[in-house]
Amino acid sequence: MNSKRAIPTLHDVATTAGVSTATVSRCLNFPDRVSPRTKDKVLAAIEALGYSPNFGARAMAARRTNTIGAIIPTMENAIFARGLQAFQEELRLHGFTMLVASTSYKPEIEEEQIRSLVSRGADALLLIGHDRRPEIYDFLETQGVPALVTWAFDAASHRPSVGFDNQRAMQEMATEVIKLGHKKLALISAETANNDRALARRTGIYQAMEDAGLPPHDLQVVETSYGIVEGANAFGEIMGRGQKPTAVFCGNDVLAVGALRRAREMGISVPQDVSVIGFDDIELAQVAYPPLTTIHVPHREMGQKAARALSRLLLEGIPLEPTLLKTTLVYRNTLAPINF
Amino acid sequence: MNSKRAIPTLHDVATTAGVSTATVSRCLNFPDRVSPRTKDKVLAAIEALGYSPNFGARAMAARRTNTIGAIIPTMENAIFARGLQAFQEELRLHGFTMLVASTSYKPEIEEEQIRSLVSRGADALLLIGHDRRPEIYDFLETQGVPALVTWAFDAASHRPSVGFDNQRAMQEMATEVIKLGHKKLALISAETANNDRALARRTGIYQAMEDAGLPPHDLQVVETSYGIVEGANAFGEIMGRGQKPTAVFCGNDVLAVGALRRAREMGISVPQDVSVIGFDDIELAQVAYPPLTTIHVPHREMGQKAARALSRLLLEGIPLEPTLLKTTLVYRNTLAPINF
DNA sequence: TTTTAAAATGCAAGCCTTTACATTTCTGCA
DNA sequence: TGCAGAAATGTAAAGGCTTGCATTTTAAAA
Repeated sequence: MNSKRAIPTLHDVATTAGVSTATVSRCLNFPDRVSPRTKDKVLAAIEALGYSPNFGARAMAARRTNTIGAIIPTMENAIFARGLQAFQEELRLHGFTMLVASTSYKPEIEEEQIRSLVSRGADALLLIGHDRRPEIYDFLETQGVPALVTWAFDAASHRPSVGFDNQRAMQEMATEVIKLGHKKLALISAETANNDRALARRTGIYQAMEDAGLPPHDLQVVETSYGIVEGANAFGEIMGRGQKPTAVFCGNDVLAVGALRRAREMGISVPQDVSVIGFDDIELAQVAYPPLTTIHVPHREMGQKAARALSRLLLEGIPLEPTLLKTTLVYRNTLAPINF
Repeated sequence: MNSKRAIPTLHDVATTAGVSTATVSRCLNFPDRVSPRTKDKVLAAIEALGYSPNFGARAMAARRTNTIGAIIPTMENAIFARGLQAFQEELRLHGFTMLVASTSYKPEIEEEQIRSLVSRGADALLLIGHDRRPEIYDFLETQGVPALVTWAFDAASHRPSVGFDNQRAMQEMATEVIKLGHKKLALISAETANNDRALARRTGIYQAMEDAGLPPHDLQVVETSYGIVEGANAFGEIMGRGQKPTAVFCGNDVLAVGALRRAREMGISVPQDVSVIGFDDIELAQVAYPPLTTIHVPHREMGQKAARALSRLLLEGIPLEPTLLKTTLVYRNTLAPINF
């Protein structure tokens, strides 16, 4: 049977082309070090045999893979898509390939994915947020795999990161919201348990409240997992309680869109009856109705800078440097001053 | 330096545990074939050393990777996310890992990704749609990598697929739309050049028109790449022309949401002034305002069945079988009968 | 106990590529 | 034409793991 024919190897190509395996290898990796005539022969043989290099063997012999792993919480919504896209594009410019894995926001799965990507020979890793067991960082060190944290920035941490200040971003927004007269607030947050970003965002609101002299219990907090439906339910819960807030912060745009939807279903107008504020400024925020007031995160810039930092480290040995990016407040149509 | 210490290998583990490498290997791959006492020693050694198996070496020695590659057009929006998520979950149940790659709808990039995944040792591949050069199928055959096509179903093709009938789905919807009195139609389509699904969807509309005695030129077609902004622009273009349609079909929900947005900006009410119809029924469709009338595709079922088929093939040698899934029409608020 | 089969373990070959080093072939110049 | 040095090519080892087969240990049966 045709299908029983063995898969062609470098050796087969060499034999067919009448050269040594070393030459074929060089032909693939350093085309300039090979005479044009030889190159033609080799390429012809490769074509004829349908040869494809064995990545595993290659990785083992070369002791690197030109692959960088990215581990994100989820691919289900667009939150990480844009940044990752930019990351990948930039990586490609430097000759690296990206491998993605997702964790569903579960630390165990993240660990598993980290091991898996390391196992697969990732030359470096991109991780979201700082929060994880120290053993993991130890493991990465043992394995000699550098990791860059993104989507967060913590001046206190000695781990390098390319990100933004989640707390400050939220604090700025909260300060503005309070200035507009809002005193009763709510937050639909992601679970803060293993999520330093969610925690920082919440802290940002508390900080703004404190600065404005508002007592902390004027902020109702509901934690939920990310998702439109989850956002809707959380919003319903908040608005069904006794003390109704006039402004609802959301841990991200996806939750906010869910909130908007439920508001519509409940006959609550936004922003007349209640203001809704998102976080991230993904495409969804513009499409939402009404268009969502949110905090813009420079996703593309973040991905690009992360990729650049990692390439430089791997290619030129330039150490990773902490990089702080700026977020901006985007006013669209879901935030209004309070009516007296 | 700590970081200079060599990465631990199977051999190191064996030495530390005082057994042979074969035993360590078995400990990892067939825990049952090893005595409990030995297993404990080995696991302790692994833990102590921070050992992680080298995937490349493993793949080379075992001649399989338990990895299945999935190549999708884009990760930027949710179109493929749901199906892929289900695919991955099901795969995991059978002990396989998924590797994703995206192509930006470019055939060259798709080829590159196919080669890359094959190179990386994917035991099988999941591909979207049938349309690609025969050389690629030849290559896959040479390499002994089975491929399953999804998101499309073509009874005429001898390539196995798990998907739905794009043409028939769109035709059903178009028939309904025409029944509601719509005669002047438009379609915002993806580029049909390398996209059999987009082509089939368009054909479906033409077919419905023909059945209803409508001339083909009553359908205005605009091709564009997928994206909210692109959808908005296409809609603007269509509504800016002389002959305004009363119903606008969209190649997918993302384009439809873009259309909805532009309609709002142009002061055109949906569905009073014009009906808008999506395709896919992703979460976005429910969140859109007004909620989008669209065609529901059983994404999760598709992903799950594809995974199951591939696992069965790889694990038990059961050949892939063509599987046709059903789509359904979802009536929400963007389709209305024509006003006389 | 001894015997025998089963279970556990070890040995060593083989998987495919890269690369340091050795060797051969060119090239240009005296 | 001969030679030095550069360019091209070849040789062979190494890289980490799995697995068929051989050997040892263990458990069960006699």
